[in-house]
Amino acid sequence: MPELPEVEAVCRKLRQEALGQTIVRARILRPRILGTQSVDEFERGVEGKRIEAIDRRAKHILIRCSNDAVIQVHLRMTGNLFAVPDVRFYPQETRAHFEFPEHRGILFTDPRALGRIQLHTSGEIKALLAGLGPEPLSDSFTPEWLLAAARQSRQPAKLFLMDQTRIAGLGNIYAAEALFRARIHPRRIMTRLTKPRLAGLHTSIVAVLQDALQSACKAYSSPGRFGEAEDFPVMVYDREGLPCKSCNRSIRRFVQGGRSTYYCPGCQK
DNA sequence: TCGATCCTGTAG
DNA sequence: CTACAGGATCGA
Repeated sequence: MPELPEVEAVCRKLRQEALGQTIVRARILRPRILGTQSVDEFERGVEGKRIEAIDRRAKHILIRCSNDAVIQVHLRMTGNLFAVPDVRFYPQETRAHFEFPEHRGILFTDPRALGRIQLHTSGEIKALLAGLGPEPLSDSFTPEWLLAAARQSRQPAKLFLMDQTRIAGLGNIYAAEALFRARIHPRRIMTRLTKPRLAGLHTSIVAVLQDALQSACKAYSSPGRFGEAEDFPVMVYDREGLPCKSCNRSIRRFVQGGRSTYYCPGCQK
């Protein structure tokens, strides 16, 4: 699921249910999600901690606990993190769970198990995330900043947008959608974009993420289904061969940095 | 800058 | 069966 808007929605939901709770037990069901950290150490390190804050940085979820313990969660492609009334009943794709009193708690589910959970101190987290670019929905992301960054990058626009050290939190879908709104071809080299085009790109990035955040939050709070930004108006992503909603030309797909890129040959030159 | 890799599920 | 998946990292 996760790009910035979905991860942000997960965090907001989680805050309502988990803030102030004490983790009485933690269980890692798939050791690999910890990377090199040991299951015993992780579980012992988390047990008894109280959840004091839940932050997001790029696509990382940071569960800040008492005693300077921070649980860092990355959902990667198919991960999800959510509160449940009873952690004893969990679906088979569950990779970890955190139990509060009365059996309430949090599940980490991830069918592909590509997601990661790590336990760190706040200082370690700071160092680990130091290389990330600015948050695109924060004040630090300005048109001037984008201009400066673009002038020193020969990356194609799509790869630039997905580069977490440039801008934090965009992924394959919203990078493509932002470029469509800005009418920029995904292969365009950043240094070759004019100042007004970059101003437009800045606006498009913010608009796409805000729209997506809206629908992600809506999808998340609505009873029943959980997760997808279903009412987000996708213009190009996964629409190869379908007519552009704006100019009617056929949407194209090609591979860029090992990922599918979709664009409209009519709207994006 | 490409390709392989980590995993599992689903669509064709 | 193969291709591909909203991510990130590693080595050639």
